[in-house]
Amino acid sequence: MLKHGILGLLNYKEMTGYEIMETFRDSLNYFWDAKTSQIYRELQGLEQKEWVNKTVVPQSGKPDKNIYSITTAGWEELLRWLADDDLGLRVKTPVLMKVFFLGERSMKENICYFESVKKSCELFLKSLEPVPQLINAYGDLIGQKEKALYWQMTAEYGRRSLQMQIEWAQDCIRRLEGEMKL
Amino acid sequence: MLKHGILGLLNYKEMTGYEIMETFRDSLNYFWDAKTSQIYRELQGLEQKEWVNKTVVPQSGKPDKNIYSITTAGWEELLRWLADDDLGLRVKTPVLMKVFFLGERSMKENICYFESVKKSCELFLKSLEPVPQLINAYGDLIGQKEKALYWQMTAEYGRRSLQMQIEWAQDCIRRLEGEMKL
DNA sequence: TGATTATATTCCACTTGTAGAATATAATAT
DNA sequence: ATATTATATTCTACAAGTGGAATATAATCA
Repeated sequence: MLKHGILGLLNYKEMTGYEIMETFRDSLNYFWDAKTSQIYRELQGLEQKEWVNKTVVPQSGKPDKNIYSITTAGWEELLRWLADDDLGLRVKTPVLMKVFFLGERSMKENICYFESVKKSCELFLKSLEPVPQLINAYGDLIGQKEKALYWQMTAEYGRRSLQMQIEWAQDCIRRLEGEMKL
Repeated sequence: MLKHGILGLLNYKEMTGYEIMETFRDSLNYFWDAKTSQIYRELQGLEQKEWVNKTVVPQSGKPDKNIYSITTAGWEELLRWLADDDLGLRVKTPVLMKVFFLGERSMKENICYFESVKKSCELFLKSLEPVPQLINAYGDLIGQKEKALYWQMTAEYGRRSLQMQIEWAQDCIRRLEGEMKL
């Protein structure tokens, strides 16, 4: 997946590993957390597969800059990936691994846990409020309005997902309080 | 995470690697897909850490059975994990990696993609319908009613998550159709 | 002036996850 | 009678992800 994400970014414009890292940090980070070291490793893999080209730009002081650009084969691979049958729906959900085993603790402690989940999601949700505006502004700035449409969809997923988790955590609290009254 | 999931299962009762694999397949599978080979590898790691004990039971025909049981240190580690600060909210969401880059394709193709997402979620959601009943029945059977409470919460998360994705996919389709009319 | 941040990449050790072959026999289904 | 499934584990090779150290300098902030 990360491989194809990098390919997708390089398809927008040529970039260095550093710029790719910044893009992940600033815009894909909330659904995909990519470590710098892995990005550079994947770039080497992409180069071996000849899905990207590397141009070395000498610099004084800083290390030489490696500018990566997508090749025709890379573009074809990107489209193949977008079209393939795997919808990408399978996720690992660490929060559920915990909840499944919460029976070992007291209901009071667990209510506390769900309160934290709720609070944490609420904060995150609040921080997403300005995002749709920012995406549109950025899409306009680089003249890519039709791409902004899809970026908005990922933000909308984030919003709905957080909203769902808040309601779910509330429902879990309600269930626990219901049990405690018995 | 898998380490602690296995620890959690062994805390219910002692089991072989095979039984752990079955339990994952039959009940944690929809939020955590664990390969058999990894379960056995993790069990070796848990044994080295002395969080579990292994008892070898010779068998004729089949390979010897290794029955694992949790130790006191293992139980303490399980509680430490349940109590630690990481709420487990960070997830990688492959579906969004794709959607972020769908701008390379036609809106018609992408409407198709979202229709598949929707259909696939609807099917999955339908298959979860009998789950709450099954969980309660199983909780009663093994006399662990208070644990079933938490298993229900994970199932409820699944239900809400799928419902959310269905509505989101529908919203994406609506957005695309809106753009196409312009 | 001194400390921090930004730029830019490489390297390493480690853990986790993927994918499937290999082994061997009993029980069940067709 | 034959084929498949269930039981039970080991092993290998590889891909992906974690976490941080190391390097080097320019620019910026206090």
